[in-house]
Amino acid sequence: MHTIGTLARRTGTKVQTIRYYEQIGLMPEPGRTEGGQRRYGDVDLDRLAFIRHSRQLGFPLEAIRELLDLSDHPARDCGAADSIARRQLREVETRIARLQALRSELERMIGECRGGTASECRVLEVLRDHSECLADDHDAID
Amino acid sequence: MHTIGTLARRTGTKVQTIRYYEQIGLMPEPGRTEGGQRRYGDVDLDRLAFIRHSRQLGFPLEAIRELLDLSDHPARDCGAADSIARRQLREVETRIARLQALRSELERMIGECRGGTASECRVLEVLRDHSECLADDHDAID
DNA sequence: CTTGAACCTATAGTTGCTGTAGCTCCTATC
DNA sequence: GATAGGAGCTACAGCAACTATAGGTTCAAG
Ligand SMILES: [Zn+2]
Ligand SMILES: [Zn+2]
Ligand SMILES: [Zn+2]
Ligand SMILES: [Zn+2]
Repeated sequence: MHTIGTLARRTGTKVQTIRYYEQIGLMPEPGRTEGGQRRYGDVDLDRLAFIRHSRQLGFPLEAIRELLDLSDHPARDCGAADSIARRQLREVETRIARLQALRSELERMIGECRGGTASECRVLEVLRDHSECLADDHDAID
Repeated sequence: MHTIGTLARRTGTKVQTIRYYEQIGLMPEPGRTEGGQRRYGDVDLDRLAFIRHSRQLGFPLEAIRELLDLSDHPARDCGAADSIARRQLREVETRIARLQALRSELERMIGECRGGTASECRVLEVLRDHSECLADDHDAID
């Protein structure tokens, strides 16, 4: 039996985060001591580790919910798991592409600035006027 | 004189977002009609465009606040603007590196799965056990 | 003068936590 | 058995940067 603090330490999670996962139904309601403190089993530890590892790979909680559900039903087809992972990969790829575009714009505007006053600053000029950019769009924010 | 809707349309911003910027002091309180509706001038349009463009380049609102302040004081030294931009560039580079690491892990786990049941799924196995990963850490989440 | 699109305020919800206040409990030491 | 203090408890506020909704008012065209 583990306390919530032990689970936290063993998985690198904050205690409040574990309670939050319980609140949103990602972690089960564990047993309690007479005094009302949570006590977890090894199954819970594994589940939390699964959640945390999935988060580290960038999966949103809703995706993790589905992945846990599949993991809880070993006889089901894994197609759903794979498609969630592929969706996540596409998401990551999109974000990389967008960030790479931002990186070049930032590099360029920083590289062009020769210092001096704010009125001469290329950084500020570019921010004022998107037509100074090479990209014709930097669509989605974040 | 422009309505809030015109500003929104011309800068690709939601009306509520403009009011939000006013609330947090990024946009000034504009004049109002007799009936209480906001009316903006061209200066306001430029300012909003500056904010939006900066957001598209990923600058957080607090950084934009400083950039606007510099832009409002043309005689100041532009060093601060440049260092904000360099900080943003470093941030973007960090995120790219992290996402590239995630991309390889995702590609690998997807590539290894041969289908079948959830119990045989490599995707789920990797999520259950980080030692299946090549990276020994995927530290920061998001 | 009427209609309806656009405006107004205020508040709650989003995602995934994190921090705080003000308690109570558990356990080690004496 | 008493006590101290680390760990646990609930409940709620806050973060970033919006977005959405409800329920009302104003503006401008016809
Ligand atoms: Zn400069
Ligand atoms: Zn641009
Ligand atoms: Zn699979
Ligand atoms: Zn891993």
